[in-house]
Amino acid sequence: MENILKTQAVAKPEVINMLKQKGISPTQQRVEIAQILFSKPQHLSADQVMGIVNNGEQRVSKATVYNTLGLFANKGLVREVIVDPTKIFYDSNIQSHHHFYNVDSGELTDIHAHTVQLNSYPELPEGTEADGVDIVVRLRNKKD
Amino acid sequence: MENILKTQAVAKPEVINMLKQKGISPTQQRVEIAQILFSKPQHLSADQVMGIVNNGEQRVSKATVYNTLGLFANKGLVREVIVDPTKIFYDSNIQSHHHFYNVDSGELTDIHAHTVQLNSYPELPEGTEADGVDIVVRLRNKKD
DNA sequence: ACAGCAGTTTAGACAAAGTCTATATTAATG
DNA sequence: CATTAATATAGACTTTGTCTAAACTGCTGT
Ligand SMILES: [Mn+2]
Ligand SMILES: [Mn+2]
Ligand SMILES: [Zn+2]
Ligand SMILES: [Zn+2]
Repeated sequence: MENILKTQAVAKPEVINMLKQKGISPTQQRVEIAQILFSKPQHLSADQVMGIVNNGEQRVSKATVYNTLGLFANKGLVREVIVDPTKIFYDSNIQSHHHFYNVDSGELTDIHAHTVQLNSYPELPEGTEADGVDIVVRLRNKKD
Repeated sequence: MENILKTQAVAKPEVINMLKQKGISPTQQRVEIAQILFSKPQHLSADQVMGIVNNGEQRVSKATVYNTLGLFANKGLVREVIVDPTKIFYDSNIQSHHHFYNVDSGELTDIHAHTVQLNSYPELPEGTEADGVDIVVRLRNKKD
């Protein structure tokens, strides 16, 4: 569990509203986690969220962190980003956008949606519908 | 370890050449695994490769399967596809192409490179170079 | 107030993918 | 054939995540 400083949290009533809007009852733990996530656009692993939330006094169990992140992802409050084979990143920005992934550093950064444009679109297999398009530009550090 | 039927393997001398071409010494185990991988364009997990290779008489250890797939990926013989948070898929097709990922079934299928076109390209962060672009269209089964 | 109840949280056991280490085996070299 | 370098192996270990059964929380109706 990484030890990351808790940054400027977002106002409690605001996140409570966000949760209610999505039909999620705003429990202590969910609000805590939402305040961390939505303090800014960012990409956090479950482990990182765990580290931040348990930095202060309030303890939240591992199961609850995973449950909550899963719930938020399901309800569309956060977006799961799959680029690192060892863990999921939860993206607090649900606006359509894409990612750079630096395979050397593990760093994940945003590509604004308008920066990239798909100009043709593949035909979907029978009986399926698109759930989203993920574009990842893998980066390596230039070594010279 | 899944139990998958060993399909038509590719000729041994052919894969031995492929390995040599990339500076890989063609050991028994590596050749076995290469024959499975390159029998056709496909996406296999380490576990699946393990299941196929150990279906017959010849036993190959878990460590060797993982070492070999990692080596092949490093040398550019196969391509790692990261779409499922629980495992890596090894793609025996290294031609530039993209993927559909059915989140309901876990099925991974190809999108031919020409079917999709990026018409603008983001500026890379300082000190980095692009290693590749992965486009994944997530699919769900239409339920109606 | 308070019993009852659904929803939530929790500790800790468990599972799956993958890595690591120390040893054994194999292959190449002189 | 003897020596050495490269590989392969078993199995312990790590990490991320899931599951289960028990405890807790906060309402609801009386
Ligand atoms: Mn993994
Ligand atoms: Mn995982
Ligand atoms: Zn993002
Ligand atoms: Zn493919």
